[in-house]
Amino acid sequence: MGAPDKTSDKKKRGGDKRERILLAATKVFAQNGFYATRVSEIAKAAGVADGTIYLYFENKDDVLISIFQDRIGRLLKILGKVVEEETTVEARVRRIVELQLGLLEDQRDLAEVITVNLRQSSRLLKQYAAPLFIQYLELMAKVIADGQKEGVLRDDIHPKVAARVLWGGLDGIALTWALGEKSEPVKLRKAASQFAALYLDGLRKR
Amino acid sequence: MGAPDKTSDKKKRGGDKRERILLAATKVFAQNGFYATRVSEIAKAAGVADGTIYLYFENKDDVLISIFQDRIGRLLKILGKVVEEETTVEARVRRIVELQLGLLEDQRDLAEVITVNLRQSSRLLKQYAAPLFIQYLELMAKVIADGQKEGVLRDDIHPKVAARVLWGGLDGIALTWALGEKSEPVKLRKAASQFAALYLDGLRKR
Amino acid sequence: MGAPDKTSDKKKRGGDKRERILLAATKVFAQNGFYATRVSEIAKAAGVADGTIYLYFENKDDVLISIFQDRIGRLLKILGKVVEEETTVEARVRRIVELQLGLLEDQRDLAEVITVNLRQSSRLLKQYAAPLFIQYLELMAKVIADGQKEGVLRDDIHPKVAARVLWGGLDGIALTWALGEKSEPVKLRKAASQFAALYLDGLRKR
Amino acid sequence: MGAPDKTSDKKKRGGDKRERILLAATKVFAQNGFYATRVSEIAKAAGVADGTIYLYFENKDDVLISIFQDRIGRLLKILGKVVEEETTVEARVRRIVELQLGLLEDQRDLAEVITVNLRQSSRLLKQYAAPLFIQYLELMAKVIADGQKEGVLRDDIHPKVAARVLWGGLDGIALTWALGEKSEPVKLRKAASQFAALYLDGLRKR
DNA sequence: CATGAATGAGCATTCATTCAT
DNA sequence: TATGAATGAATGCTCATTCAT
Repeated sequence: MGAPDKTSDKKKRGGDKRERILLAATKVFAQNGFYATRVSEIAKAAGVADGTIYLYFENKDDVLISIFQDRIGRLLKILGKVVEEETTVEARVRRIVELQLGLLEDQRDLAEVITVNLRQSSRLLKQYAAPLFIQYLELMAKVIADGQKEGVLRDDIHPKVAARVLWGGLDGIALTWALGEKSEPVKLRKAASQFAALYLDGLRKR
Repeated sequence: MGAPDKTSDKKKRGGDKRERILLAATKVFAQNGFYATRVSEIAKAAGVADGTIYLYFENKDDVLISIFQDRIGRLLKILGKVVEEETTVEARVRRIVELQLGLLEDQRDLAEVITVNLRQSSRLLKQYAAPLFIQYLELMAKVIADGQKEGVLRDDIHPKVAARVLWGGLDGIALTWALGEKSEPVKLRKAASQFAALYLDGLRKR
Repeated sequence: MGAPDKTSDKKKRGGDKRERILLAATKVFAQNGFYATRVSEIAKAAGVADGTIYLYFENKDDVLISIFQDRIGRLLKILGKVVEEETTVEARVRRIVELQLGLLEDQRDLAEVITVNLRQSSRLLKQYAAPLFIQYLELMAKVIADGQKEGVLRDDIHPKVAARVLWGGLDGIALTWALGEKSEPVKLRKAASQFAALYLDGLRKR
Repeated sequence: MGAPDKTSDKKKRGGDKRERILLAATKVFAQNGFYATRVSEIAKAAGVADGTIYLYFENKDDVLISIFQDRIGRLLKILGKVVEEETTVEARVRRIVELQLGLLEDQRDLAEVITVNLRQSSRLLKQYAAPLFIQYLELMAKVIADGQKEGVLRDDIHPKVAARVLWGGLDGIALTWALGEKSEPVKLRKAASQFAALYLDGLRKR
């Protein structure tokens, strides 16, 4: 409102509203799932009219896709930086794990949308998520491959397999956490460091 | 599988039809996803009338749940046996990994239904899959905990975390495989053994 | 009607229901116009559920098209027979005029649907009505051309123009009648014979 | 057209814009039909904002009505003059026919709007077009009645019927022309004179 | 047991209209 | 006057489920 929203390009007020809709959608998707969520519910949660959704998104699918692309896109950028900043494989992996689970810690909704909801539409998953997912896997695979070249990591494990396991482990932890009771909120951080230890020791050359 | 399926007595012809419907549903769910699949499509694929589905299942949800419960139930039994049969943690983990990915290898449809479709209904996932999922995790956690007690596995990693990582890693490999091109069919087995190595070495006490 | 309706093929009960829907639709279309009519109104008028409409017709457009095709198709057949039966141009034209307005006389609804509603969708008109309309015009043009060959009708008027005028005159009379008050119900027949006289005398060779 | 449009004083820039909107609307209505045309399309074609339409017209219906009233109102005035100017029935009819089809010749859009679009809303047709239509019919009927009084035209045909046939014939010719391919553009004039001949000879006393 | 015609609740999406700027 | 972002009522169509046969 008062703040000069400089996302302006073609969004001025829109940037505001678009974001509001994405946040609201993340919330209700996490609560009810993608298919069980009505567009009118998103609108209500975002405090806009039903029709307004369609000023910012093609359709309901597009809302889910956008959440994913926005968030994962952001994650990919951050992960890219982390990889640049850190100099050892070990540090990279540790920070990747911490970062990814850390990002979720205060966004259980987002965790659920990404681990669960996105798979609610095979089509969406294959069409929109897959490319980003592949980018992610390639980034991870490169980290591993670099570690192997440096002689730090064993090379009898294919970088791609290692990458999938990295993602799978994180996804597994995130999923149980997202689905679990709110009772164990702190454990996520601990699980992260344990996973990093397991993963790194499993990959380390000896 | 090899075991004599003793389901015949209380299902007469019904068992036949029920199974036909489950197989057909697995196929179309894998192809189009749970929500995008019409009950009439399942019926057509199974060669029965729409209404017949409702003689064997409560509703569409129940079909998905049944697939999951039947298949995962079967998996749990087998895993339980494996755990009994094998005597070392290492052998147990290796066989679990091989078994789980091996089961999928000739059932890509089932792999997709389990890795992807099941998450299509948050409600279903939470209500029906979670209990079995927890059973699975507890079984795995016990294997790990036993290994820790025996002094073979490090004990700075919580068995539950290790269990989630086991499942997550397998799910990650299965997902990429299920979504991937049919081009790399053989790799699954290789990925399995590499994952087992990584996982065990990561957990091993040293 | 009384005749054994051998449309049964795949319509058994359907033929019944399909016809009921068409009759109901003709009624409500005439009353409110095509666009202002809700599918649910057609359903209610036909005494079926909304969804049932879609068992017999592709969509709302298809209902309008079907009315037109059914009725005009029927008209074309009858007109074809009349042309065969009668031997003089004069008799043919007279019977065509009488027949066409006569058919409408007890179906004011149908008259309105054909003269007014059909033009409510340019697309429908051009795509579906045009072909039948052209058939009609060709049949009429042939009647005129034959009359010219026989030397009965003047040949300085192109048969196609004469055909259009025949249709236009009838449509004009039907339209004013359909839109008019119910006060002048009998006049239609009189108008028909006057039109036939005007038309024939206008075309007659002298 | 050629006449200096003296509407300027009370419409300043407005008259300009109002006219631009009417022209644009005629164009898009002819192309897509009244119902299939979005207000935003009219606005775009007219080069104004959506909201601007509502500064000059009550609503979308009003735009269609205005086109009709403006154009037909203009036609009625011209026809009125023609009737005054000419002294014989024959000349009057010939000029009416020529004028009406002539006006359309260079305004195929208008032809389609009048012959087709106007019927798209039964309500509009009955409420707004009918009065003007009746005016038209009465003017024509008077021409015919006068001819009958003068003893030039046969009096066994009711003037109203003759008027409807006149309008119907012209509408029939205009419709086929409006819907037809652009291939036969010149024929309209020829069709007009043939129709006039047919019509007059059909009505002439002998 | 099996069928499949019929049902009708339910929802994404559109688009005429408004109104703050 | 002019704008166009925002509104939200309105509706065609789908499809899980039922039930008479």
